Amino acid sequence: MDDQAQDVRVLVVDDEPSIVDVISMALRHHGFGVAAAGTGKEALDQVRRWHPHVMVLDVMLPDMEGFEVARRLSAEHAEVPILFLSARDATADKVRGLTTGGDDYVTKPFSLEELIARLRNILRRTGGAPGETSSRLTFADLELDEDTFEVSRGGRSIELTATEFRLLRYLMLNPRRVLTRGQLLDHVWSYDFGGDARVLETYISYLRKKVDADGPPLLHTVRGVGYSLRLPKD
Amino acid sequence: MDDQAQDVRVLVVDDEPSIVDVISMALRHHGFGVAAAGTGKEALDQVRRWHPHVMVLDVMLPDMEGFEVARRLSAEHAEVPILFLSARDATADKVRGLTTGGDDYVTKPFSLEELIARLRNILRRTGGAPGETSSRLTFADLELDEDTFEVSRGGRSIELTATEFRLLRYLMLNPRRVLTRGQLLDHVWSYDFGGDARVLETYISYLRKKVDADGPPLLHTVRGVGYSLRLPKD
DNA sequence: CGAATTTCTCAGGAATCTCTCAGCCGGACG
DNA sequence: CGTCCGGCTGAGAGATTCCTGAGAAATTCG
Repeated sequence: MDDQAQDVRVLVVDDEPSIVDVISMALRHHGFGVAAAGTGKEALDQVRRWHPHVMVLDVMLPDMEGFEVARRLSAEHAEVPILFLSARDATADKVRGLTTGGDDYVTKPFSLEELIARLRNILRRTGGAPGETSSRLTFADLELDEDTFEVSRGGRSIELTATEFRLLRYLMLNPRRVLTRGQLLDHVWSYDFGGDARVLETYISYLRKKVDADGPPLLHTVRGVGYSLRLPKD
Repeated sequence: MDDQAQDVRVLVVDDEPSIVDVISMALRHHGFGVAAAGTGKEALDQVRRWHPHVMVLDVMLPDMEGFEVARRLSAEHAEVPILFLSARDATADKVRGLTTGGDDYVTKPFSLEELIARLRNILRRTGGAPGETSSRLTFADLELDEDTFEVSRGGRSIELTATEFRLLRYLMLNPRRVLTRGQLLDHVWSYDFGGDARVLETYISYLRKKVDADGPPLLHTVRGVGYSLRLPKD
């Protein structure tokens, strides 16, 4: 659990309970304080009562558009940075146009790691998060920057694709810990990923070729369980 | 001899053998387990292999500064609290600035009582009595980490397969208690396991070879009933 | 739209683990 | 003291898990 997330309040707004559940669970697990709302009206009430530091807001709500929620909050000077959730279609462009200031958006379906990473970015930018604000992860001589998407080992730059990056980031957020196949699939792939779980092995293989090409191997298989990022035990 | 020091591993690092000797002797006399290193490189190797609970580290080493050792360990997330030894001069201030978290320092020349008192402080602060809030199970000098799946006895790492790990974990969750064959089969194997119950004996045998290889046996047979994890009588 | 890149599926083969089996050992008990 | 019985352990077959290359499908970007 991240210490830096302690006492940060996040309001999750979506009319689909399953989405709210999966996001809330993940955020709680990362140490955020979470509340939920299913409609625009509820969301406005919650903001007024609870003063969240940041909001995860679906663009499509039963009673009003997400933008309308944002507009009304702005009108009453209750500035809450917002991470919009939008379907992957034309509205994506719309969102892009409408997000200003500290806001950001992700398109459904998204991976939980993606969502949390963007949430962190927002908090970092708006200074909403108390404590640490670095965007760089390091383990041994491996470095990963969440802002610039740069990855390097021992100073030499490494080019990763988006999925490779998410996978490595999740591993670096949990150094030494053994992450199960299920955890990796849930966090790195979209929450509704239903395909062949062997993708994971393929991507581990890709990462190994790029990250463990030289230097001692950092990506280790724990047979029957999952994978872990750690130094070799000689 | 202090009981609380039992099974606590201290790594002493200094390039002057006489200093190492006098400290090691004192610590052993107080019941600590002690290993020594004379260079920064040796120290790093020892930490990786032996996983000490705390380190006594001279600031001036032939190959690198003590801080460099600390920095590298931090980079690989091998968090070991450190008691720095420094000469009584300007470096004292430097040390004060650089010690963070659970670390502390004493200036040479120091009294052994002083050193041991500060060592105790560190252990108390860091919950050095192994395993307070963590995912680690310990019994005697045996340690098992449920997050990293690492197992070690007396600091030496042990490699277990998935089934061996589950079996040992269940035993360590119920130390000293005699667990029946039925309980073990139900908890470690799938509840509907229908095969030959003699698998259990096979796996106990595997575990004994790995866990009880050296050191007094911890895995005991209770004839006609089951098995228990305990120290040998007498 | 077409090309390049990325993501995912699939299958062969290697490595390792799990479980069975059989012979042996050593304590329990008459 | 001899026999019986539960437990120990080495060997090995079968099953599982994992790795990797190749290519199909999807996505991105010009």
